[in-house]
Amino acid sequence: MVVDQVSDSELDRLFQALADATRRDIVARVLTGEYSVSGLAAEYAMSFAAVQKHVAVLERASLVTKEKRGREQMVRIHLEGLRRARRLLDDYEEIWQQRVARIDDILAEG
Amino acid sequence: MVVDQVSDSELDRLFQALADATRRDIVARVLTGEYSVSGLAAEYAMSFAAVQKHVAVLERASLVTKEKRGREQMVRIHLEGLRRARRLLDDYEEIWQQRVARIDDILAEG
DNA sequence: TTGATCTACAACCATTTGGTTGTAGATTAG
DNA sequence: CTAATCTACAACCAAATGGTTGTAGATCAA
Repeated sequence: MVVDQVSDSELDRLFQALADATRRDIVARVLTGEYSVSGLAAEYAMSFAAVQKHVAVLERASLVTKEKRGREQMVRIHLEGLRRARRLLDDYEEIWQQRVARIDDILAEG
Repeated sequence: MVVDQVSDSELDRLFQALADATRRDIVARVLTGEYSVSGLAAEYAMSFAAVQKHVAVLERASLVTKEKRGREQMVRIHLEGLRRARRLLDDYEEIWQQRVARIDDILAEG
């Protein structure tokens, strides 16, 4: 079946992390701008602690990293995770294409 | 921020569905072969009902469809969902590339 | 018809998830 | 030094998740 370069639990954490609109929004923000955890927290109608948890989920999924700067914790993108998730979906689509091609071949033969 | 062609809850369900190794395996199987729900259930060390639930999750996420054939329920891939998830990650990477390009420009100017 | 197979779905349970509040430690500003 | 800011983390809670067993309805095979 190949498809899996990466461990199951790693992908679990990755897709799990992306399965929340707030977290996807954090990823989108961090992709373009520079944000501290409290900077992010200011953007959402939830507590600082809640946002802190979301960032922690993204961190465990290797989608972001944190870097201490003074008393702030800057949140930066960690593209690796994004690429891994995308790669799996690419693989899926490739498998699909191959299957379609194979069926075409069979039809051409018959 | 653009990024979202699709509703938040739709993406929630999509990534949520992909955040489980059994369900990813079901997707991979269904991409290449033909499986009924019980055919899938035979592949995993869990109850039929559990697999049934996994298929239901994939169905709600528009990753598979079911088609009744006799007393069996055939599970087929529904590529739409896969493509949607991939598209979002593509958009993310594009945003990242644009940001890198912009920084390069600034450095070139300075 | 009868029995086996496949499915649907409810009820239940333990764990995880996404939120809260509260407390305490660093760091910065005045 | 003192006060404000930013973070970390614990404790708690309701709801969702991933599993189970059990029951019942269709469909097929003999």
